[in-house]
Amino acid sequence: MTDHPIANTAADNKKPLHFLQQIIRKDIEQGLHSKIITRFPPEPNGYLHIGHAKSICLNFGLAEEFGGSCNLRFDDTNPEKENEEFVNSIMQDVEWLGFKWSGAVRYTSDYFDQLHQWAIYLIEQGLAFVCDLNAEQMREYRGTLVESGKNSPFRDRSISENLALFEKMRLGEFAEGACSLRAKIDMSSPNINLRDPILYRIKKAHHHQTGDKWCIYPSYDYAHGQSDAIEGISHSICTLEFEDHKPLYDWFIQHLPVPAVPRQYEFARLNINYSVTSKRKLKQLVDEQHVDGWNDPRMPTISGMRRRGYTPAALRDFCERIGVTRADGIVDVGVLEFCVRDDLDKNAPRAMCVLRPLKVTLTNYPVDKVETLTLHNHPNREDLGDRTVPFTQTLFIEQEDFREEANKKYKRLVLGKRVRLRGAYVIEADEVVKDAAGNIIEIRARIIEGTLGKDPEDGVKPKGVIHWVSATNNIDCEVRIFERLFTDEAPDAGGKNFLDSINPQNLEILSGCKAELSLAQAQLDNRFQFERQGYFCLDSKYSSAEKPVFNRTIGLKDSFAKIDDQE
RNA sequence: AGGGGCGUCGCCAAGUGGUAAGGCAGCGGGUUUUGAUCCCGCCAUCCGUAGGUUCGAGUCCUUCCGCCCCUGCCA
Repeated sequence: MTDHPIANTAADNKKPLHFLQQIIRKDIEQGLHSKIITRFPPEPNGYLHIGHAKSICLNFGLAEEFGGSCNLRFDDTNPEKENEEFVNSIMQDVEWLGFKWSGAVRYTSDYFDQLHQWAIYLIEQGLAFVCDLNAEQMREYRGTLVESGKNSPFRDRSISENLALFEKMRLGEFAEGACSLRAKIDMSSPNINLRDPILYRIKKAHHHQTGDKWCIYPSYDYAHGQSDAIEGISHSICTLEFEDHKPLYDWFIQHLPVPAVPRQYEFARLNINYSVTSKRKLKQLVDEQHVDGWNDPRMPTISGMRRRGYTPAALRDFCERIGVTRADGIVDVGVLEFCVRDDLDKNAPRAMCVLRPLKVTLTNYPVDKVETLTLHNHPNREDLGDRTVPFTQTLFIEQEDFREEANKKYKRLVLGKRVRLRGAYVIEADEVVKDAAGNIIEIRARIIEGTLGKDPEDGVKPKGVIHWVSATNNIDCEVRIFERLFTDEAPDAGGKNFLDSINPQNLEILSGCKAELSLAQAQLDNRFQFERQGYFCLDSKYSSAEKPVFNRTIGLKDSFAKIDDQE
């Protein structure tokens, strides 16, 4: 946290300030706030996803930049949809992203007493009434987008009658849906949110925080602004769809004796192509078992990305790069992938693992010899140290790294040609062994003497470098390759059913993969680059000491794939 | 009797009347014991459209077009 009140993170980076940073800077310069307070206010009715990450980075990031603080507040006004599991996962996700909320975790339900008192105050002011219209009738009275609504026949009940009725509501004397408490604003307003909105409804539901204390619960509109005011929130940041709610937000603040005047600002929510970011759809993917739970590595949830191996730093960088505006858009998932690769390339130690093994026998290498080679863990970070890798007569290389014949673009092992084994010798392929069906099952090759750390003395340099693993000293493992969950760039656009574009090949499970010995020490939170393959981490659900399971977080950028396609 | 927003390169995005930043993607080249990384270069005479104001407009005014949100006792 900076000790200077004015943003300097952004200024120091010479990054232009987005509109919220500009608003806050101005507010501070004009002395409107000595300290800003923001809040991240999720409803605990599902797991957080990449879109929430944007909101988290924004709210916590703004607080950090301007020397303020940010609260975590669960907007728990609808007990029917919420539970403690979601509360816990959300706290874990926020912490994992690297943010620390100010003080204790808050709940809108912490303010139910105060909210209730203010509701009584509104009734006393003649600004709220108990309405007996049922849901269907209320819809009729509300009017439409182009037609004015009309007053409820219960709108003119006396203050004392309203007070008595509201108390009966609270005491549980009415059935759910029998009546509700409404604000008395304007049934002819062009803004439907102002057409006598509901403040309290009856829900005889057990609440995960307040138990059975209440059977009436405040609506989002009635609770949100007042909760902001109670917490002294200076800038209440939400997404664009709440813009029409702002006049109502302000109406409550204006008519209630609140301790502070928070201001609401809206920004465009995040959309990413080849993905869906709606809680309803993510829940459907889980419920219908298209994926293996909320934290499935293919899910755009924070817990899914964590399990897949994405890093908090990469996610924060992503949120920084996409910017904050009021313009709707769809960010290319490639930007996210770039951020993940960028962070992992800089920080992940390297290792070797052969996904689809092809046996290579070195005919001029002793059968029982085990040479211990030392390899750097990172090509340009000495601080990551070295490791040893055993080199033996029989090895595994990648099936796709050998061809009997190939054009000059192919830089791997070709029959009669040379290739460099990463960190080891240059070898030359002499012979191909095939099974009865004609499949290549073994390569017989030779090491070129004196090529450990040196080029061949005869001047015939190999065109490429491939990874390898000893066939006798390795660990067997499973590797999971994830592809895009959807084949359609916009799975839920228009009238499309997003389930129709689920990628049938979104998961490939490879068994019998051979990893270098050092990987036996891998821990759950370690991330590796398997050279020439991509970035990997152990799967928190399926991996065990007996049977390691690696998730491919993301592949390396592959410009050869394009060239190869053209051939 | 509708209201509220938004439109700058394929994608994201600066720009706040003085002559179009940056990132991703892409394309060319260099380095490289990862076809990775890294480095260098290229990539909008034009800002949804048509007018207008001005010495000067992406920025101001008007017109039209397109897209998003709002008719839950969800948030």
